[in-house]
Amino acid sequence: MTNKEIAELLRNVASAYSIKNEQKFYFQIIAYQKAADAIENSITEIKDLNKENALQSLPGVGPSIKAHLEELLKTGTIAHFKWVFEDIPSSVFPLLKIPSFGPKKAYRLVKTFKLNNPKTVIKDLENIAKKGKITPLAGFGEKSEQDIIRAINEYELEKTKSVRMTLPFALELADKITDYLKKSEFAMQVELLGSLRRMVSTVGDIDIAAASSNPKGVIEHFTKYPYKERVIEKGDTTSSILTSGGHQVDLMVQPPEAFGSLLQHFTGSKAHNIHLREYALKKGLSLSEYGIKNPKLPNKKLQQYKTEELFYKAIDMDWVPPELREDSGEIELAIGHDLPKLIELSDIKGDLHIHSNYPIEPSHDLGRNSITEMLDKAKEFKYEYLGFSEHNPSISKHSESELLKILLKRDKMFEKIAKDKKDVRIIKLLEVDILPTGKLAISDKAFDFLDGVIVSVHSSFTLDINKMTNRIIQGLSNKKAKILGHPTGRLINERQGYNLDWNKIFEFCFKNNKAIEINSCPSRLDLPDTLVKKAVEKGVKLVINTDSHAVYQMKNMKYGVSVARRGWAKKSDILNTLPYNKFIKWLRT
DNA sequence: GCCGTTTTCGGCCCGACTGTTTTCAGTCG
Repeated sequence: MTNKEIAELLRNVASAYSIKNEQKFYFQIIAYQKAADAIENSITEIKDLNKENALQSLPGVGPSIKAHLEELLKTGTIAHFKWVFEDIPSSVFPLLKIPSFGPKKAYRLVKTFKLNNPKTVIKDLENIAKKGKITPLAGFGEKSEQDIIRAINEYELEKTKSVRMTLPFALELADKITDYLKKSEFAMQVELLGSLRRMVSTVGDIDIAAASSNPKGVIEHFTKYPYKERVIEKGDTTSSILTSGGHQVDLMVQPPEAFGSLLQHFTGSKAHNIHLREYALKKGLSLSEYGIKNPKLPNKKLQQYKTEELFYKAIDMDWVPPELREDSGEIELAIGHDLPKLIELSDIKGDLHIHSNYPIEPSHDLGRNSITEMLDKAKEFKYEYLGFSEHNPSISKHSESELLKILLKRDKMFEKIAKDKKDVRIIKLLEVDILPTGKLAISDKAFDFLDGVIVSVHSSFTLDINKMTNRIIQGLSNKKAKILGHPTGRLINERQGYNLDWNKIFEFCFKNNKAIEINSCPSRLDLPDTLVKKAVEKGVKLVINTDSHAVYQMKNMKYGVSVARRGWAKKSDILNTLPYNKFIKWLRT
């Protein structure tokens, strides 16, 4: 079973508990949901964690759920869950995937209309609603019947809960909407929050906060956004719309004197906020988007905060960079005033993964812009150096001597260009395939023309974990192989990464002075943030590259830097923050 | 069911909005 499937199973357990008796099982429900979140977000497969006896390293997995998971992996089923699910028709669960359907509503409808076929339950319910049979039920009405029909319709058309957006896509959409919001005469300040502000690799909803002394005015304007499918909700301080592209946008509005509290609340993450509020509660303080209350004081007066810094300060904490707000230790460090100083975009001194259009006759794709054009862009970014790392010339189409000739020719081209372009130093690299056997796709002689190589996997993605790990370690073992490119091979929303034993890889890189790439391409963001954090903890060095195949992609560096920040990386963890002399020294040793 | 710099027992974030009601249940973030 995949992590996603296991997470769904645990969420179904939580739903089953709330159908059975929400009061009685209140905290079990929360516990199962929390464990489901942790498992869904885990980069390591549950079966691999179990092999390492590390299931309880996941936050929210304690002795009981651990035992259940072990049973599941061993026998394929969990006896306790059979009891949990008894009396609950399995046709309840498909309905839970539809927005606005919770366990109570789904169960009630399934039971009332005896909808016992999980494969057809959604269609069956739609037909029942269309016949007007839901309106007469106690607690339902005509409006809720229409809402059910629409919710099913949107779900079937995949208008909602569809794939998560990549960062640039989400940013572009969010910018459109914030530009529109700023046109409201009542909006004094507009900010992007939620997962977009935390720079999570994919974004589900767009969250926006506005400061205004007339919240209703801003919300009125928001709900008139021209490119919307419909208004989902509209209240006094919050509102949600569905864009015509099927993406949900949530808006929250507070007066400027409480804007800091709102920024904090709406940036999340949920786990960060819950932990923060539990911590504050122990100090007798109650936190919300409105500010901070002390319920024990007789007047219970609410203290408001204009800025986030003041809000955190009020509970004796340092301001926490949004990228860290995932409840992975940042709260404890902020209390102890010991948060790391994270790397910033301006620390980057060069980009090492650049594909120019130089005709190197590669096995994979060539870049679209010339060496000169890419150097000009690098100068604009004030880089000291740029590493050209086209794919290796294809080995099936070239003999060794032909390959060497091609590299020699590129070398001469570099020299010629370098005479004119002195602002940015050229670093001579290649991106070389690690073949399934672990061998590199160029011969040792070719290395004489190179300062170093990035090695990457571009084929046979489905080798088992041991073979793949050994393949990569062997590929990295060559003296000139200094950087492991897009290390998990994942393509967001398209392809999972290959299975690797990260402990072994990190250990090898640390011992042998190899660096791992954080690839800034928005559909890769690879190494992923959670693995960056582990690499940093183990002292493994990283480089942040864009893997640009065109000049315009070179600006993607900011996404890679965000991944590094989400992985708690400091400037000293990232090698391409080094000045040229120090970097080239590392590369050549 | 999980968890611990007040705890291995006794806590567990805090709120908005909708539709159905006449004070609340359900869903969501």
